[in-house]
Amino acid sequence: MEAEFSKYALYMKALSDETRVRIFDMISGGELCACRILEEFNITQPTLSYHMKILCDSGLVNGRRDGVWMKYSINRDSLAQVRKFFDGIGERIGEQSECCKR
Amino acid sequence: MEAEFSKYALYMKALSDETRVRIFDMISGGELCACRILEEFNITQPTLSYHMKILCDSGLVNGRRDGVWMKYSINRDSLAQVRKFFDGIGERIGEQSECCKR
DNA sequence: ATTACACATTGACACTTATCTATGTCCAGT
DNA sequence: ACTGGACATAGATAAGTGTCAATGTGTAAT
Repeated sequence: MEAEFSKYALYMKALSDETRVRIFDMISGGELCACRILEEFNITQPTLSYHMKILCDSGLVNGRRDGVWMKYSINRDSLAQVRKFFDGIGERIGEQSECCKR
Repeated sequence: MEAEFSKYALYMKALSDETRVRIFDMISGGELCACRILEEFNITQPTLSYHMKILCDSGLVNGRRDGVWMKYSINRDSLAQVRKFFDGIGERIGEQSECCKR
């Protein structure tokens, strides 16, 4: 149960930018290519490339070449880790009795 | 169901630093005062104060004065929002058939 | 081979962040 | 009123971030 806080911090840092949160949410609907994502934002192609690199480097997002295109999707394992972290927090505070709050 | 991505980004930014992730995890075990938190880290008191401000401003953490001390605890509502966000992501990718992955 | 397209990399930039030391503020005892 | 302790604020600084224009790279078609 050794918690890997630096990894969690890296995941959170990847999602600490609104553009990247939106991208993450977008691709949760299914694999998307960069050009498709780019249409949704008022940013240049290099800026998108920069954001996708951060998301992929964190491990939260998978990228694969498909011919000329790059297709991106959510990494299930990393997502599971993030959810587990927050679930753990939730369970611990759930154990504390509400009545003691003031 | 209007998604508030900027709020999520703010939450994630608050947890984008390893020190703050650790603090967040610490106080999930129950309300703690700043001096108690400070003992766990090799940082100065002003630096901790800075981190606590970021956590509180984000909404993820509650702070209250208790005499001379500041007591910190997890904000249940904000945590619930974060968990809901990731749950939503998880549900959406869960709908996609695994067999189509390659 | 040449071209066209999709994406990555580079260099520059303004802005933000994490950290410290020094100092200020506020509360609780004495 | 004075003092000590707990926390906040200010100022400085080195490092990191998000953005762009310009350029590079790799793939698929002609």
